[in-house]
Amino acid sequence: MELDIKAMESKWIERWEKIGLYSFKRDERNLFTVDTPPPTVSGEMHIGHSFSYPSQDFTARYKRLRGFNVLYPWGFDDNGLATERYTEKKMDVHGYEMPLEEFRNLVRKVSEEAETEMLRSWKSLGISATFENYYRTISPEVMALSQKLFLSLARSGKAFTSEGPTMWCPTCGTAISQSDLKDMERETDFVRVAFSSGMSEIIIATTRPELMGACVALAANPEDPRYAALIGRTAKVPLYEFEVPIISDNSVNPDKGTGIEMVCTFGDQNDLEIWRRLSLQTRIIINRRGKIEDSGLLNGFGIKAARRAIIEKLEAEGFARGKEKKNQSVNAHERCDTPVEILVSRQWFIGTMAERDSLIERGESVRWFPEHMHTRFNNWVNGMKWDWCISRQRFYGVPFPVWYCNSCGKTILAGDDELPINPVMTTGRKCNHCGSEDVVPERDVMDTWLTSSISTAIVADRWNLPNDVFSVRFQAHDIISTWAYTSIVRAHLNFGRKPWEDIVISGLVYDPSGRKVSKSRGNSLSVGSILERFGADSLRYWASGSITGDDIAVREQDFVRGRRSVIKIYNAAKLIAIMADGTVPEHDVKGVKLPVNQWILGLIGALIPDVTDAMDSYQYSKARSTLDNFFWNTFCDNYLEIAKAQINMARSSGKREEVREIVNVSSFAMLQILRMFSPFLPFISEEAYEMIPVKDRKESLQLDKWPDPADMSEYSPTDFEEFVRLVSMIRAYKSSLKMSPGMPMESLTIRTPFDVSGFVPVLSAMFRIGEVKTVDSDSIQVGE
RNA sequence: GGGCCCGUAGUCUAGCGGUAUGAUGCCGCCCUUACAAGGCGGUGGUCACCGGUUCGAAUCCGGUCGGGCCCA
Repeated sequence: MELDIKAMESKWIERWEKIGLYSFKRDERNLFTVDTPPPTVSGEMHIGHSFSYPSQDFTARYKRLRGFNVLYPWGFDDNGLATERYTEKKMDVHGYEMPLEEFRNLVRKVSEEAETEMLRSWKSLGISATFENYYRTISPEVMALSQKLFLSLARSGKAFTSEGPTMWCPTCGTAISQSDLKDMERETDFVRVAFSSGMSEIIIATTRPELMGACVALAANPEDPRYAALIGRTAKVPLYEFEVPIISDNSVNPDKGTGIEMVCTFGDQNDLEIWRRLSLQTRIIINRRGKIEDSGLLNGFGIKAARRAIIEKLEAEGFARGKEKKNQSVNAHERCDTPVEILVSRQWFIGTMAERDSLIERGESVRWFPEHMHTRFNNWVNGMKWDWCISRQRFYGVPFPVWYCNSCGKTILAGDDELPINPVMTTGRKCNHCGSEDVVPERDVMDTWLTSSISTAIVADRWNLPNDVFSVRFQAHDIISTWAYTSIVRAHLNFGRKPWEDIVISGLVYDPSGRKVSKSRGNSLSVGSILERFGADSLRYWASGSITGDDIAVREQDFVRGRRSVIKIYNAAKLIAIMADGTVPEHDVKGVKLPVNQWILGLIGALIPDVTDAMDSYQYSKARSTLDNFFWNTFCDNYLEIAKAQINMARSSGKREEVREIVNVSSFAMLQILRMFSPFLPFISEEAYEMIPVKDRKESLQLDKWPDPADMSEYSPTDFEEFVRLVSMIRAYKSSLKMSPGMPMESLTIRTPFDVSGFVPVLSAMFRIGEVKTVDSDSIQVGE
């Protein structure tokens, strides 16, 4: 009988559906709660998913076998820019060309269809999440909860509006937060420009000459003797002709450029800091669309065009003093790669800067796997420069449940009982401070992380469970500064606790040449084709091969090894079924007599704690390889070979007790192995579980339990190991004679330091040796 | 510029004080009554480099070089 991996896998997905693997029975006792990233609805499953989701599933399935009531929730993040873009592309429309409500409905419909398809993919990987009753971040319930938890922060003053400099993406036309940034290397002109102060010329070097119209000061280091005399005087900005003060500030590096720099509102973070420290003037010349508004030279220019234009102008008018190419890294919006600007606007914030120390403390109270990822979190928090800006000037997202009163100027917060609410759609709202009807709704929507960050609360709410600390969060290391960080912020500010006991950080997937796999690079393997050729278990085998936190390269050889394991398990189960010959043993392994059985039970008893410990500390690679090596090298190569020969002998000589013991122990041992394999290779484990004889078989191995070493505690490692070595040597010896192990041979002489006379019949049956001669010797030798 | 991680056979990987684990690849043999999608055997490594500690270092310490990630 051939093994049809594909058919076998789809059979088990259906059966799991039937036994309720994908549903969750609400029961607060013995809960194990998993916090997992809801995938964004932006197309299909990619290789990165097929790496990270199985890792979570290993723990979910393991904990179920350990007897936990596992809540492994499922959700889709269908609220936000990614889904918006996906819908626009798929339906060939533009959000801004349609009435808002109509577009929102369309997005809702398109994402719903995509979700059905995506669920199928996740199931085909063998993921055992609670797919029944999954949540959607765009649903009214999630929106209401998100608004409710926001309001609670707003009422206590932890969320607030503030008018001031914020990071802004001119392409997306919205404020963004520090978490949305990425670094980008670029080459720019470092231009030298001559300012004048009285009769003297001051040369500054800048990468952003287009901001000269926004210049509010020139700054030099107070220790710098070259400029000491100028401090306190003013300088005239070329072309613009206005005067700015010359000031001193410690942050200016005398070795950079000419040692004196132009402070603009706002060229970069450093400008902002000097501006704050010295309370300088504000002169903003870039608008929200990234166009210059200086009502003069560059009016209407885009930023890049303005830069080129002003350099030409400076050269033409004689203010340029040369330029050089310079590599610099700039902050860009990670969604669109546009360099960010710092503009002044009114935004909603969560006050994270004041909470720095407490956030570090919350981070300390979580167990990080691997530990060094904790350092990354600390680095992030320590490097924080901004409060968390949570408002976005976009149209598809969770609305702020907020209005503003034009009469008294106060902010009006919605009541918890009216949520979810979209203030733009409400009419007749009155100010609850002064009663005025002259109120305007907030049009901004929330940063998607504001909703993602309360994932545990969403899940607790959906399943009507106490909103408690979750057992474990799984995520990749690229979103430590976003998801892990914002989740800790919310757990701290909203609930005064940590979000989870453990956080397990996975790596990213790379192609064989070490580049990050992505659609745009075209180096992504199709998950569908891997499933087609190797099956889900093989893919999971690959996913279990990396160390927690380490990145992994996609290489076909790992799928090859996985498929071999699947087939090996299938064949081992088949042999055990053949040996049992229809009988069903008790699986009570007390008082076993045959040395080979005592030996294997002792080894399995020692194996179980090793695998268990590795599973408990999320060391999947270690757990799986320990088990895998044992299964191939010890169980299949030696135990089954010896047991097979012995059972055949016992049968032909009518030793029924021995036959029964071998059936009993071989199937019992296999059962323990399958239980431990099942978190990794659930499909073939199930299949094999069905094949081997098991008394009181459950409907599914998933309903079974994790092995208990106490069942075989009476057995310890035995000197049978020596005999096993001898078996290996005979196999090698026959191979060296170009004989297969089963090919008959007349005679063989065995030299050993121990007595093997009891095993002579087994050896002669295993290797078809006519006459086995034994000789005492200091070492083991096999030959003529 | 700062922080973190990593450099072990062609490729990937274990070990983390006693000169190396396993996979894969390659070569050879064997169609065997669970498994040729298999078995057995072989090939292949100055454990990045330089110093130090130690009786002894892939393993600990310092430095150099190279790669990756995060943050300036």
